[in-house]
Amino acid sequence: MPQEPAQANRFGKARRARSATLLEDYAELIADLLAATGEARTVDIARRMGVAHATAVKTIGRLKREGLATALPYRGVFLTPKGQALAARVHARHRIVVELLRAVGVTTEDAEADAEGIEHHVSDTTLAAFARFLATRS
Amino acid sequence: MPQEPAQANRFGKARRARSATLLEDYAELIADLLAATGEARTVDIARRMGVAHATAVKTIGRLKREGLATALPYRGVFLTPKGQALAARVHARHRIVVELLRAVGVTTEDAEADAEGIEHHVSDTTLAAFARFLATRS
DNA sequence: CCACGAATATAGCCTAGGCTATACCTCGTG
DNA sequence: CACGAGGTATAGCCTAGGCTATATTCGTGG
Repeated sequence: MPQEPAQANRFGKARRARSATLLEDYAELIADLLAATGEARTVDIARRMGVAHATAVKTIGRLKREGLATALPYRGVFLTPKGQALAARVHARHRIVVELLRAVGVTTEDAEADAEGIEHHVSDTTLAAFARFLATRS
Repeated sequence: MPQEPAQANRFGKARRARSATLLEDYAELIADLLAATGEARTVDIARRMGVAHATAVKTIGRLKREGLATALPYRGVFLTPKGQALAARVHARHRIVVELLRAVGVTTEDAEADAEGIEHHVSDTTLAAFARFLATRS
């Protein structure tokens, strides 16, 4: 009965998505702040994420280690090309997930709230299906 | 501009959902094993979750602390009424999420895989919207 | 009936991601 | 132009959730 490995793989995939979640959220938020105000300060990141400054600093450190961001001490945070690409991908995915939720009858408010968690678990193929669904009903 | 607190709240909500994820998955899996074989052994739980035995033991300890499960040493794991209720809720939600994904054109395989991560972030109101959508198109 | 293999549990380590408290820079203003 | 407020960083603690290695218990075949 080789059904157990399949289930284990699904859980493993969900675990991996979970561990990428924070980096994706930070990358998108930093891109957002850079676009809106020209700079991404740790204090703003922390407030928008709803965490303490120190937590934001730590996570930004992880972004740097992963090659997604750069930061000079006391000089704000910036995204590497890799980080920018990630942010763009995440942003596009977020919009599609919100649109899909709205298309099936979820209110805008709930769609925005739930998409924040859902989006990280939407695979490329599922995202493509969402896009097709939205295209055929507009 | 009180838009930042709203965003922080959304991230906080996603964080809370993330921390409940494992307990939900374990509760559902234990209910599944109990229904299928009459017992839930840690070795089976570990294999189906794709983790080491020790990790399963630790998580089962957390389930017990949270009042979701009981276990006598060397005697398998059982769900409390609270744990059973959680498992039932999670199971129902999982089915609806999979059905919705399939309804918008996701393959069964992808739907099952992605639902494993998505379901934990679907709020009650969003789930109700999913159910309504499925009802009106069958 | 006991010994050994399988199942279970414990110990101890690691990273991620929270927190508070404290220290350190920067910059605008008096 | 110095200084204090506020932004930034560090230190150290905690829990969750992984792991491996080791110890313990159970149950069955000789």
